[in-house]
Amino acid sequence: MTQTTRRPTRQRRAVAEALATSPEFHSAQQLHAHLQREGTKIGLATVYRALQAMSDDGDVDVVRTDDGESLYRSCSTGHHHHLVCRGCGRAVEIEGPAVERWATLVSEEHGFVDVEHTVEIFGTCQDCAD
Amino acid sequence: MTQTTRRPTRQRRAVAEALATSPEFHSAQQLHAHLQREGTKIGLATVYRALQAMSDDGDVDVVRTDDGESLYRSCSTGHHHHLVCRGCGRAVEIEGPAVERWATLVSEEHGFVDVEHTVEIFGTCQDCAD
DNA sequence: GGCTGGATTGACAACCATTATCGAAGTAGT
DNA sequence: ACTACTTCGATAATGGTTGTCAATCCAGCC
Repeated sequence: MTQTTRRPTRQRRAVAEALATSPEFHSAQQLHAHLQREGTKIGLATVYRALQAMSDDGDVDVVRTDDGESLYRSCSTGHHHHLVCRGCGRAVEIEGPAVERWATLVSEEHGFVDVEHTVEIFGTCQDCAD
Repeated sequence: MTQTTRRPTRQRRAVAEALATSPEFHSAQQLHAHLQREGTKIGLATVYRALQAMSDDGDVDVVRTDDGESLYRSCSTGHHHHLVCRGCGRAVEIEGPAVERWATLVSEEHGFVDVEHTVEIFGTCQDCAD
């Protein structure tokens, strides 16, 4: 991947901070709008670049909605999945060692290598259920 | 939803047949190109419409790639997941009762209702690994 | 301080899968 | 054949995302 030097610029810090202060998933466009509102001068392309860089480094989780939009969320390191509320976007990080084992096992059984898996659970949380 | 009458036209049958004769995931564009090559006169928009209708009826499975493309595949009825090859698109239908139970359990624990989950495993199959 | 080269930015255009539009054509039921 | 309605398809529009490239910033060095 030719890990070039990555400079912590004002813009990148702004994006990282915006993500860090919210437990919900947000789109790149939402983040961009939010930052502009806060007075941060930053271009849309830069937001995308920052998010992609963070995603490559494993610092954020990415989820794709049904309509093809990418949503980002700050991520405590380590492999995990999400239980996401359709209503408010709130997400709970979940783990399932058994699922991990199962995925690996099934893949091997069929001779697949270099496997990745995605597990996302979507639902409506208690607050949004009323 | 107003389920209107759905007419089995030449075009819709062509799409359904093209899907039925292949165990792989294909994009709408691939299907369109393939049908044209076969001599079937069909518009791109129609392919999309047909796929969407079949998807609504639960006759095909849909998977979204990392770059936001939708892939379609004929579907034996019932709930299941997929082990998909990144190289050739070949897919193996897999089941994991334990995963289903786990998903339900986790959702309930956090008070989520009306839950759905997606589990997809991507890898490289033996033939494509060389 | 001032130089210099590479990383970074941002305004804007390009991309591309998908969706909407709308007049034309097909199809069931009478 | 008539009619009412669905479906088709060429094309334009949509919209999130990525590419372009000149201007700008920054770190290290003189």
